[in-house]
This record gives sequence, C-alpha cells and structure tokens, in this order.
Amino acid sequence: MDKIFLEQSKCPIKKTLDIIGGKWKLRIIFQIGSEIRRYGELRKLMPDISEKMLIQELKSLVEYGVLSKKSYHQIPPKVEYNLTEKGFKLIPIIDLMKEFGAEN
Amino acid sequence: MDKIFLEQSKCPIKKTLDIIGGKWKLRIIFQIGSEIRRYGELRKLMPDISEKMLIQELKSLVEYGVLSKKSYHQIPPKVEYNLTEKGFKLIPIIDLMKEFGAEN
DNA sequence: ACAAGTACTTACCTTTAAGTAGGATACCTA
DNA sequence: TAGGTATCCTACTTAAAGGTAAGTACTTGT
Repeated sequence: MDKIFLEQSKCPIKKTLDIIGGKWKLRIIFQIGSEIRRYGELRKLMPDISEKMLIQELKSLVEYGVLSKKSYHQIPPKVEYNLTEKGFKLIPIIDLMKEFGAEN
Repeated sequence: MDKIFLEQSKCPIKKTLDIIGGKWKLRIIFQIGSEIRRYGELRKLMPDISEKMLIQELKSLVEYGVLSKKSYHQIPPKVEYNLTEKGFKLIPIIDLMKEFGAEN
C-alpha cells in the first residue's frame, strides 16, 4: 500500500483483515496449526466459543482458502480441518501477535 | 498461549486484538510509521475514515500506549502523534499482513 | 457578518459481529 | 421411548463497531 491516497478497496492490510478479522479466526487458525483437527476437538480446545461462531468462522476460513475441510460420508458425521498452504502463511503473523500480547 | 484449555482472558492473541482490532487501527499505525504526524495529515492520508473514527482510534491507541500524543498550547490547535517503542513492535506484524494481503 | 485554519465532542442512527436457544440429520444401544 | 455420537442450521436477540451531522473553541482575514 502506498501511503499516498490509496483507496481502501486496494489496501492489502484491509484485504488481510477481511480474511482474518473478528474475534475468533486467528485463534481458530492457531489451534489448528500444523495438525488435522476435528470439529469436536476444536470445541474442546476453545470452550469459550459458541457452536454457531465456530462453525461460521470455520466455514468462512474454508471459503477464503485458508482452511481445507475434509468430510467423511458416515454417521456420526466426521469432518476434518487443516491449514492450506495459504493458511500457513498466516502463522508468522499469529506468532508475532502472540509474542506482542505476551509482552505488552 | 498453551493450546490446552487456556482461558480466553489469558490469551495473548486476544490481548493483541484488544489493542489493534477493528477496521482502522492497523492502518493508522501504518500511516504514521516512523514519522511524526498531525491529525490533519492523517485525514489527508486516509480520506476514507470519518473524523469521529480517526479521533476515537487515535485516542484508544494513545491509551494503550501504542501512540504518543503531543499537544501544543496554541490556536489553531496543534497535535502530533508518533509511535511509541511499544507501537514500533507492531510494525513487523503490519508488514507481514501487508505482504499476505498483496499476495492473496 | 462570514470564512479559514486546526482538532475535537456529542447525539443519534446504521451496520456488523457475536451470542442464545431451539432445532436438524442418521444410526446405535439400553 | 430415551440417550448417545458428531456436526451443523435457523430465527431471533444482544452487543459492539462504525458512520452521519451538527456542534465547540479561538484567532485572523475579508
């Protein structure tokens, strides 16, 4: 982003915030990390998030290509989530934010 | 943050988001960068932000110790903002986000 | 009088994000 | 029947964030 009159529609920071903004997304990404996680696992790791929000945010992250979702055709349902290559690019951001939050 | 049952009140990512979350803060920090900026300067650099939001977010960032505000006792009013040492620690985060947004 | 400069405040409204509660699917077991 | 498994949806409500418009202060110039 050039600091001179760049329209907000072209701002890469805005673009990133569109993808990962909000209360829960970065924490979801962090909890998945390099693992393959199931829905119920995430629920246990993040007891404070509502079902509705977890599902909503997982879905959004899948749509943005940050997460990959693998569904198994079975009952009870089985779904697995993992970071895509694109998702992994967010890890350094998360690490820096974790560090900043721990120190400040 | 340990990935096991850490209360959200202790989550460093949450703590960082408390400080810099929202639509405008990171972009304000970016526009100030290593400079000393006046209110009116920021308005020109960020024509899309409302006066109310700019002032509100500047104030918040000052309260969180990310920005330093210097007021001159004069008319017309003159106020300058610059990043604190703490604020500078956010620059690598912003850079990474800029990069991510530009590529994705 | 009005306009310009600079930086802010306030009341109210609109939009967005998050939360609550109830419900759904299909199969199995007691 | 009830309860369990696992994942998800929907309607509605609440909370939070962002926006709009009008106003403030003081000085100087037209």
